[in-house]
Amino acid sequence: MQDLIKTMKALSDETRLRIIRVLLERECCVCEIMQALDISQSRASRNLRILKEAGFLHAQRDGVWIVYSIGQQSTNQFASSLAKLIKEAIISNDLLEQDMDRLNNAARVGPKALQR
Amino acid sequence: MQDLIKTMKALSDETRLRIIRVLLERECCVCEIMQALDISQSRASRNLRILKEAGFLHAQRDGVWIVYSIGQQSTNQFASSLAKLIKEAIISNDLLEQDMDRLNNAARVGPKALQR
DNA sequence: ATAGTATATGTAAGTATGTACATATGCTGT
DNA sequence: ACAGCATATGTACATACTTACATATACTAT
Repeated sequence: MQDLIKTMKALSDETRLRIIRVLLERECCVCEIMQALDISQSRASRNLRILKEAGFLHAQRDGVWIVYSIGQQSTNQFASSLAKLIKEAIISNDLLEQDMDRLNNAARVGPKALQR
Repeated sequence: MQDLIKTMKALSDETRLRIIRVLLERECCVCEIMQALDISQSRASRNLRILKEAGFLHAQRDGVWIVYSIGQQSTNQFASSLAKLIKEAIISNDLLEQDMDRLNNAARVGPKALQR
């Protein structure tokens, strides 16, 4: 019961739905999520954690970066069915379009380099 | 986007998941929900409202009572797909078993009569 | 080993959410 | 029309969420 609630809560937030939309496009490291959504590093990190603990995301280190992806192995059954539903239910809007634009210009450049 | 968030939030609460579980068993008026979950009248009413506004429930007057039901007409497409997923994802536990027991003993008796 | 960087997290503040109590609303049935 | 009851809602309060800022952690690459 509590697991189910945790799963639904994970999808009850705009920031996290935006992250899911972006990750449906392609896998990203934390700094790419920061750039795509134009949000702070701690905000990106915390929300990725929540989605991961709910079983939606998979995290894998690649050199200096930790790459998050969706819908691969390691996601639980319910979460993956839910992810499919969400994919169809998310209607594109201005905010999501902007996220996609910024995602296209995003690169694996960390917060340190970005602040210059 | 906001509609989607509202829908997910509606399912992010234990009381409301219990209500859904009960209504999957049979339709109920507010006072029967009160009895099944052993909760206050205002709590039952408010949570039913949230589920209804999210598109999960249908309300219909029957004499003095307002009967809530799930999965009939008037629920939106996404909500009904989601309701099916939830039905499979809800694992029975002590709390839900108690709800079912109380539901079996519940009758269409309003708060006024119950408090005696 | 160490310096440097990406990512995670402690803390505090603002905001939203859930509930109880009391009261209002609206329908029914006479 | 009115009395009575089921249901809805205003208000206040306690709890939980989300975020920014600052700092800690952990891994890499030399």
